[in-house]
Amino acid sequence: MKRNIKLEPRKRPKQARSLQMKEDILTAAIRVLERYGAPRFTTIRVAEEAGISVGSLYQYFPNKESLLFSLHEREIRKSWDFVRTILEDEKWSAREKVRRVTHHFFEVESGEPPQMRILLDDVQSYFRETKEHRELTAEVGSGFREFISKVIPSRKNIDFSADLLMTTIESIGKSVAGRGYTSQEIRKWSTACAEMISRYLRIE
Amino acid sequence: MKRNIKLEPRKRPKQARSLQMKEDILTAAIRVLERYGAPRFTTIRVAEEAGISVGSLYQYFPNKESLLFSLHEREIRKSWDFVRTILEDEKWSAREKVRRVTHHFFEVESGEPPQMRILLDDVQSYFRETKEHRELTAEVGSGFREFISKVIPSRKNIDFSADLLMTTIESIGKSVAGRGYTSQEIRKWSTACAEMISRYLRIE
Amino acid sequence: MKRNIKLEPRKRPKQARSLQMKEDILTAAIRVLERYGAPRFTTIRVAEEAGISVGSLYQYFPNKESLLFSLHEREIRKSWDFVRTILEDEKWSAREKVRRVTHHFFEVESGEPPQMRILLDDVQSYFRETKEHRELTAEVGSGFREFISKVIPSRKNIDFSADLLMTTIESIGKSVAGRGYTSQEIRKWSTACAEMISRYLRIE
Amino acid sequence: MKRNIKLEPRKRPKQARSLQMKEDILTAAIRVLERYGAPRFTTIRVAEEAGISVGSLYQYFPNKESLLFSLHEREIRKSWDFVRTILEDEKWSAREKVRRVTHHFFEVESGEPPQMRILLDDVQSYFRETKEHRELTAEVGSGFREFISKVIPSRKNIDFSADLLMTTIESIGKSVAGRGYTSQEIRKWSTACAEMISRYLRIE
DNA sequence: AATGAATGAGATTTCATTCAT
DNA sequence: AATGAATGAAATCTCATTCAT
Repeated sequence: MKRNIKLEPRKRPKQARSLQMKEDILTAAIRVLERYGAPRFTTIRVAEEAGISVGSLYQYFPNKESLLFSLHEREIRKSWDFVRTILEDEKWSAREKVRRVTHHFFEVESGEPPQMRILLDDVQSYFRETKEHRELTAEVGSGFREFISKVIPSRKNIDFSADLLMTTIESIGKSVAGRGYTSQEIRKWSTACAEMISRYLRIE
Repeated sequence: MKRNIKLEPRKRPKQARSLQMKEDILTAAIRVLERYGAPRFTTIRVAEEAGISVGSLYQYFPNKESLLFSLHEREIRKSWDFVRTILEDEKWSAREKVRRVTHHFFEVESGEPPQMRILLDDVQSYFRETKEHRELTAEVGSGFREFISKVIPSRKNIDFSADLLMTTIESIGKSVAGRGYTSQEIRKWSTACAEMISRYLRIE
Repeated sequence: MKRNIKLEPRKRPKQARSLQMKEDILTAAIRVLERYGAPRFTTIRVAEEAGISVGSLYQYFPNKESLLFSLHEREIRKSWDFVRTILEDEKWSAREKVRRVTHHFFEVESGEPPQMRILLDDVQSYFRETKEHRELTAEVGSGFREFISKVIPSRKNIDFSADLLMTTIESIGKSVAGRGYTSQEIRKWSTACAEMISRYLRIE
Repeated sequence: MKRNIKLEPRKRPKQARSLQMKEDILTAAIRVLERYGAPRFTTIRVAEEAGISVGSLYQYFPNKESLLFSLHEREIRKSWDFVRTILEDEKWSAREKVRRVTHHFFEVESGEPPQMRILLDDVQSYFRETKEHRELTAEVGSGFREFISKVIPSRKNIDFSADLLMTTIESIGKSVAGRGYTSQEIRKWSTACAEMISRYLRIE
């Protein structure tokens, strides 16, 4: 007789379980956002959607802002993980990399519930000055700087160029995302945007 | 001696006072936004800041949304009035016009409380479909299209080019505005941005 | 040559003008009630409807309650004036008088905006104890008592019988009024009601 | 030994507590009505009177109207439950039943705060069209119709007769209730009223 | 650890009444 | 006398957060 055979570790370490719970809550948060919109994005609704009680939610996120912060962070990290794999992939030319990164960005932004940006902007001010946010930004920034430093000859202005590249892609992407374009139109915009910034930075 | 001869139409004091009051309230609203931030932007605080009672505020703006709408409209109209004078001025080359418009935009955006965007995005949905808003947008758009159609040879893609020009300036401007740059840094960004879009659209 | 012959007094006494104004305001009040319903029955709206300013309205009625009181009083008096002419008319039998009074009541109640009763009930408590209200009630009551004392032989119970007659007609009338009946149905109810009370009081 | 066998359904304590809370709130609502009158019947006051916070009140009744609706429903149901037991009881003659029902009605109405009617009329429009209200009305109506069909010979006009019976009792009862009579006077009125309607409908 | 009822400050909006013009 | 802008208390309802169970 088989007993006590568990395919999963008998005791998932607490931290791992906690992380999984956090993930689940964040996923629920996004669904709430999509379904109810920013003004009705309440902690109780997120808890319900995640299938837990508000009290429990507050064990994982000490307040609403920390939930929003994590949401924001996760979105950035997800995007950045993708961007990094593209930038590091040797298979494509630099220009092709820019094109692909841009396209990805435009698509992700368009896919997100448009309410997301409002909500996240809403809390940006709170965490723009946190250590964690700076670290995240720094990581993304240094990735772009490394990329830039490899593909353009000029030694100077690397920081500015990287920043311009990121900013252009991200901000135009966000702006276009809110317009309800078809995916064909989105592609047109992302192509133009990638072309524009590549030419300006002489990325070949 | 001439008496009672008025070259100007007799200003109906009531209407004038009412308009002035509306202006004052909008100005107060911006101050509240700067001082308290979007989540604490409440009608009572705006009234206090304007030195009137809530009741009075509601005589000029029937609800919070209409206040936000007017705020938004005023900002756009102010910017657009300036942009138009630049685009129509024969004194400058096309490229110089782009440079100036871009610079103006970056400065205005930087001057505004960064919370503004959040708040305004919040109500955009309400007035994206109003006649007034469509008229305003159309006016701005056609101004840019006219400019573009004069300065680039290609007959096709005028609409897209004009849209790209506006979007690039506006969205990068907004993004940069939130960063607390010095006016020198802002100038560097606006110059780069103007250059980038001008080259791409072959505006000379 | 006839001159200065005026059918109206040259100078309407102030009191008369004031009374006319009061009438106009009350008429406006009823229109507001019909148009906006009880919860949006506001002093400003009544003033607007009467074509005067709120300030002026407050010169004729020192507060909202006094306006409602007058409204109530006028309605009662109007009804009572009609009822009296019927009760005093020698042309009909007692039973016919009851029938006519009842029918009139049911029709008037049905004709009134149904909101009226709510509003008026709302202030009844305020003026149930005023001298004026008691006088009015007494006048109506004594009219009915006089009628009753003529038509029923029994000397005792005149007060109670008169009260029962009035109450039955009025309260059933009000209840039926709120049901949206056709005028045919109303007639059926008023006939039954008149018959019922007449038989009970042995009014022939 | 039998264990865990329960003859009664396990009462879900939550639901029971919730129902009790609703009852408590309704009782508090009536007290507020008595003490403050209709125009000062506010959600906060009801919550205070019930010894809870506004927030809690809104967990049990999603808005003021639903509170009023429940108040109304409870009163009707309470009355109707009593009326039914009388109408169904074989112990009394039909005429005695009418007498008792009438008397009960007059007493209940007199016991209620007179403001109740105002408040409830105020929201009647909202729930006159709800399923629950129609069901309740239908139940009461069919009870009376059944009673009438048993006690009067004539096959026709049963619906109208039942309606007249109910309306007379209810509306005269309400009217008399507001007058601050002693219980002796109330009895006199209810007796007269019962007699009047019984004779008219030939209920023996 | 988990639950979710309870809290109550705070947001928007209305409206009777006043009073400077 | 007439006006109507201004007032601000008060009403309804929401929601982040706590804490007894």
